Amino acid sequence: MFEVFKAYVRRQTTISDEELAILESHAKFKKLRKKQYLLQEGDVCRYHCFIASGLMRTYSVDGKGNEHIIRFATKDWWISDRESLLFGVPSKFNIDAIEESELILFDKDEMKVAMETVPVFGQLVTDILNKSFVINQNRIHEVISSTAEEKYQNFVKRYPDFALRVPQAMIASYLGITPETLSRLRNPKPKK
Amino acid sequence: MFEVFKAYVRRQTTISDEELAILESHAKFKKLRKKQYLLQEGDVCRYHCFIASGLMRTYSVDGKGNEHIIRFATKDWWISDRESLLFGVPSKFNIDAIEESELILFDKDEMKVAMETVPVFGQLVTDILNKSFVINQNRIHEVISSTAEEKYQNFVKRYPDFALRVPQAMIASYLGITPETLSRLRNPKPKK
DNA sequence: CCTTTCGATTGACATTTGTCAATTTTTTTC
DNA sequence: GAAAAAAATTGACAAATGTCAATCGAAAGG
Repeated sequence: MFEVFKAYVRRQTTISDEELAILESHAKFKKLRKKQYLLQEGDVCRYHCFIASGLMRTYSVDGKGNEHIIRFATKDWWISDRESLLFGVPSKFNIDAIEESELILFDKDEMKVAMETVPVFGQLVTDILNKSFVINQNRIHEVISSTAEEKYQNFVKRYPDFALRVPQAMIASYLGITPETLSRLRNPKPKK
Repeated sequence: MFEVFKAYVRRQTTISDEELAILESHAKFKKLRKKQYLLQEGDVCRYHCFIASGLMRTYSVDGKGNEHIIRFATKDWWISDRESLLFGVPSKFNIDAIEESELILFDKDEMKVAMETVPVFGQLVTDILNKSFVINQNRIHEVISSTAEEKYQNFVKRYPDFALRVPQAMIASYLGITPETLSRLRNPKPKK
């Protein structure tokens, strides 16, 4: 399973086998069945998690029991609750597996060590953070400036893979609309 | 003006006068009158900008001429278009001064040098990035899960200062609602 | 001090989106 | 392959938000 991670790092940067071995020495492995939690609301997040295979989501549950998905993540992506991880506070979110998934976990402190002992890896992680920031910024822009239909179109364009693998109700949740509204967008009334 | 920056850095970290002098050697200074641009759509962003005083905003203008404000920023905050800065692409956004402002600019490349020669500063900047990520994540969560009224209440609670200094129409734009809707939230119909 | 401008409010109405319940369709399980 | 469960669709209606135009009020400039 670590091979996926190796290939990922090699694709992004120039790294020696020795350095990869160092990273591996800090890694833990985990498999999750469908619907199993990686993190539950109230827990403190301790790991940076790399997804070797599968499909995950991060979401909250509000007072009325409605789920709000803030993120999907799949192979070669990282997932965690950065707020909880960074500040050691209980998480507001749940993270669970939409599909059976294989994960590589790096403990917070070990991650720090790994980033310092293998600088190219440290740089890679910082680059990811920068890119994630930009992605979030763009999502904020979209969500305050687009109609429900535009949001859906953009989602399909940006994440065609998710559009196929994720149940519609979850996509609606991610977009901040109801499943019914999404269904109606997709099946417009018989054209006049 | 650099004194504001010094105080800011000293508050967040332990740094010597020599190191601060190094940072100063990389800094440029800029004053903006009300409504002046720091960055215009289509430009490539070249600077990390620290706000020594004043109030700025980042926004886009859509096809219908509507403005969408993605961020306000004031004293002791950083502002730039990270996407443009990072990837050297033309910016989708405008940045301008809501109030007369004083800025300290760090050229992209010089910033890199500064972060490397003064590691505590590098760490500070990375910490800011992490926090910004978390703030954006929380904003995404809020915007997909809250009503217009809740968004406004949260805005006032989180940024009481902005709520006073920024024209209402701009707050509405930031929240992704129309000025009329915001006005109605604030002035509910005669009770009952 | 007067006039002009900009921001905020309000009304009337249109449009979008949500809610709830009932089906229908698809997927899963045995 | 039949039964059960989950997901998606649809209808009728309600609530939230947007649009456009008019008005009001404050403050900015001469």
